[in-house]
Amino acid sequence: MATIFDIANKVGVSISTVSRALNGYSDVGEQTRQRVMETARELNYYPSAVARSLQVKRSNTIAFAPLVRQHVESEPFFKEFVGLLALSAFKHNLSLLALVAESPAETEEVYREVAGSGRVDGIILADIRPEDDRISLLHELGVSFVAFGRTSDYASLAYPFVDVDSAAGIRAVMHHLRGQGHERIAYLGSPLNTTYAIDRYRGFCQSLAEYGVEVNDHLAVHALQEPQEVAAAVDRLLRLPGREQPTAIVTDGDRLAAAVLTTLEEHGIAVGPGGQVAVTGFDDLAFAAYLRPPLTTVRQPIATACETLLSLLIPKINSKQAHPEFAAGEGIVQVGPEQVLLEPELVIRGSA
Amino acid sequence: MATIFDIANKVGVSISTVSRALNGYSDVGEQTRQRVMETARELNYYPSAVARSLQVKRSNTIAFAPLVRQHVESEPFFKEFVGLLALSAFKHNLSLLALVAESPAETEEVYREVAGSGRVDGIILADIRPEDDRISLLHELGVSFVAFGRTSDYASLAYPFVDVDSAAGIRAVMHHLRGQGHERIAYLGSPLNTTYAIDRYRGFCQSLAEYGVEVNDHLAVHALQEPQEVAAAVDRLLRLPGREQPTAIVTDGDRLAAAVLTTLEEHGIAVGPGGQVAVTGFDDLAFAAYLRPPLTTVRQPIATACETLLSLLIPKINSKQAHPEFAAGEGIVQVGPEQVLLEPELVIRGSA
DNA sequence: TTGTAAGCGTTATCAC
DNA sequence: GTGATAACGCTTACAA
Repeated sequence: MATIFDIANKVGVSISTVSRALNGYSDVGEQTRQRVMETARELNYYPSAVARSLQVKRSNTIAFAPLVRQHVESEPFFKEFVGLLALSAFKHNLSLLALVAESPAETEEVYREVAGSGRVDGIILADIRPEDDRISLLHELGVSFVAFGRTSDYASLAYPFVDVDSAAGIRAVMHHLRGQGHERIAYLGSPLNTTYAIDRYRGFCQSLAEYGVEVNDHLAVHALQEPQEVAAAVDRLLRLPGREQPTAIVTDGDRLAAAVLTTLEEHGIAVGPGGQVAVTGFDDLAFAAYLRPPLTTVRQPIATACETLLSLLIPKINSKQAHPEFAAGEGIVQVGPEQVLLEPELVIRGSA
Repeated sequence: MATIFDIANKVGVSISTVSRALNGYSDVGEQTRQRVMETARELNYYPSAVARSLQVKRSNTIAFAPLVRQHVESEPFFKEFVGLLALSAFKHNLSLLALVAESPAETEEVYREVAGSGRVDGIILADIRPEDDRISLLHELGVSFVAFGRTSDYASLAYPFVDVDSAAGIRAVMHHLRGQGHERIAYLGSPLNTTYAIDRYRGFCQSLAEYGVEVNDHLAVHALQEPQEVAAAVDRLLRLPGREQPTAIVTDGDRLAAAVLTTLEEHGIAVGPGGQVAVTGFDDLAFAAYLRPPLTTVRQPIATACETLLSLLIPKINSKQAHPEFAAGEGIVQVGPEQVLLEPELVIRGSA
């Protein structure tokens, strides 16, 4: 591989002149610049990315750091997220390091190493929990980072994040349902140990409050995980006295919604605006459009999230301190300095 | 950040001793080693990944190179692939660069640059077409690479690849169908301009030959893309004289199968082993299990593919020493490029 | 067993 | 405008 030395030799100038010519500095003779560029081309020269990194102290690599590997492997949402993030990163000339500890105990050491070795310029912290030690760890380490998601105390903790406004998503669902005349709306949710689960349920409660309806404990069930649990919950709903029975079931995830659909089908209950009960999901996973009936759900703007994360992280890397200016756009709301909420999109299909 | 100089200073030895101690060389005093390790810990030292890279000429980054960005964005299969590849890469301490040209015209330049700048140690070439210039380009550039997929002349072109044995997948489907007593089996396929489409159709023909059945032109249709085209093709099948009508429809992709299912449903035709016609897909995309009936299909072993690709690529990178002339003098054996075929898995669900 | 010194290929800081 | 030369932080001959 050719180096600037080879070019310098051939052209008959010094390496510093070559470097300046190559980097478009103004203080280099037009003649010289021409000859340097030409020779570079002839020699098939490309600057060594690593050597440049060493000098400018930038690795041009960012890390994607989910809580545990298993979440990425099992959640289609995450796999899609990583794929799109890698693509977005390349647009900005960045490589992506998937930063996952084999066990939770190793997490801290892994983060310390990646920060200490200068292997990455910044970190996209994913899979944020209501309480998440990683935030303060990263602060301590002085690494640039942006979180995808937020802790429950995000307002007091001033760290940069991008999150999908799940509460708004559920409110949109509720608005849609109310518009269809539904009054008794049930909520089936996953365990309340993730920020998004909490947030989605919050959206549900907010809507109810807005419509002046009290939360009915029979109509809100949480911590659902296995299909059987979902089936049992739906059964219970169905056994409620007629006038207490919900006409719509809002869920906090597509998988849950799919299980609900299956159970309802087994009971021979027609689903949809025209049927006996409406059902909604959240996420718009790949299968949502293929369910019967096709699922009305809320789509997470993953591509926008990736772009936004990077447009927050990159200035942060470049100016290691100042709050980067951020241009909010369509569906992008800035809730604090470097704290951004993304509007999800209601996707109306056949189930509600 | 602490460097080996800091450690050397504090311990009172030279940097080379520190380096050797840190790298576990045997020729360093036990005492010294202890003190160096201790001090490294105290100073919170982590070796600079970039500095090391410059010296050992290894970036610890590999590229993922699909044909065009659009394929990754639109194909769930690819997004999942990238996500899992990033994870696998990290297991081997590798970062991942998504290498995608904005336009086909730029491809060559982009590859040249990434190879010339030493930014990546190797490339995972994805989205291989029957004829693919990138293979010879990469050969010319002398970059280590492994293809995911193969060209049609893979036997003569000696390059390493990992591919899913699509033909075997379809043969498994056919075997299953024959076992259920199906004799007239139709094939609906996508355009034959991809290696996998060709390969899957080849599997179909092979099976037919094995069972001593001639390919019936009415029962094999290709180049299907839009749902309407699929619907039209199914309609045509359904209008065939009774004894010519297929009892099973094999497709070369889940999306196609989904469209077939939809069309059949509109015609009120029962699908499944007990119904009027059986339908199969290929890929086992996320939605396959959620179709009605759940789709019998062929699952691509994506995680295995990623692992295999890396276990092929990494030795290839390592065997290309920093001083190849020296190694060549030693008479190192040039192993032939590995070519690996992965067996896909038949997933039997309700549709066949 | 340890130290000296020469790179690796850039960019940056000076002089000239 | 241009050229020496010193970093950047590490590995690795070669000496001692």
